[in-house]
Amino acid sequence: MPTRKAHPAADTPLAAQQTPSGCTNLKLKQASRLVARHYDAHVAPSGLRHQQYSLLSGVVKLGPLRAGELATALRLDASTLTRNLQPLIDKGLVDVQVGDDARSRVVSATPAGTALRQQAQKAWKRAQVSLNDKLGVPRVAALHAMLDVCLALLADEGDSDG
Amino acid sequence: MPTRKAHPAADTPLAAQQTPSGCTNLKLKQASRLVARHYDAHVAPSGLRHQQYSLLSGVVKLGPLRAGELATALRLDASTLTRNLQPLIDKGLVDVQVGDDARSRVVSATPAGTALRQQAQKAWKRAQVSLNDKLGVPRVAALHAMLDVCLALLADEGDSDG
DNA sequence: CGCATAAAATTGCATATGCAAGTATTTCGT
DNA sequence: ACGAAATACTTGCATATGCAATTTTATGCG
Repeated sequence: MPTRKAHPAADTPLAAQQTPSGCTNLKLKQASRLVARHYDAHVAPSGLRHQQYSLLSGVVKLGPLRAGELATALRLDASTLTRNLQPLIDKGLVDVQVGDDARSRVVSATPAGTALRQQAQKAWKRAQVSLNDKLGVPRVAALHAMLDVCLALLADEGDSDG
Repeated sequence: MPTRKAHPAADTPLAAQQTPSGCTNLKLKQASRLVARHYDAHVAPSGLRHQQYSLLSGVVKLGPLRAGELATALRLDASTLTRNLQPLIDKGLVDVQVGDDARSRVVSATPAGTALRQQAQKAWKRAQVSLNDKLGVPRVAALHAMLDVCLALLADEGDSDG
């Protein structure tokens, strides 16, 4: 028997009892692909791809910080982050330096990076508004809320032990 | 006056006033990555990755069909499908043949493919149940419903232009 | 029939993604 | 201080993803 820690359907009103049909993973991936293409169509003119824009934004917003922290914040594998940073470094948008601890790396945005991000942000905004329009603001709001909760609940995927 | 726009405070029912904050793309990608890892952890023993399982399932379920149709059904770019099939072909799980129209390719599952899919499906089921447990069945059901609607609404992403 | 066009898939190119293993450093125990 | 263990990234390997350009066939037109 599973230890029902994440308060499943214990005290749920009978209304929502049905076992979900279909594959959550498949639905998420499909939606993610579609939405990513939508954003790419808007952000491309800035020379960035959707993931690059996300990453650059993360670096700008979270300020200079260690690679590991950034990876955790963005829920990316550390090795993925290492490589995803490369295109941004090549374009001169971010800058990676050795930190106090010589093992660590500190990531920060260059002036050019901050500037381009501000530019690209306008394109992002148009993409988001356009998506809101296609899906309807209430639905997008609900989706965001749902995803935020899911992200929080899944945060400790491997930590349970110990 | 524009018929309806995604503008707050205009004449929207007060309930759903908030403009969604944050980036839908980012949230979806993060959730997708997390969930994908979760499924991979369960499905890996079968020798398949989550996407391979999805693809194999699609081929098994949708029967022999043309590559283009499969790509559309799975919302994958045709070129991506071509390449994603390769690992499954290498493993002898699917089979691609020339169709009536010599330009087209017909994809079908081999007996080994059908068999492995049935095996892997058990692992998938455990992954899904485990996820249901982590997130709560009602939430997963709601998420599915939401994603289904979004997928439907985004289906015609590039067709709109006149 | 012979060519221009359309349709279906594949290839080139660039990036994204993560697990396992490897490298460089720091910290801890004695 | 010395070596074992823990940390913080990086690399090797395999796959995933999509746009643009190509290749291969099929169709339409004169």
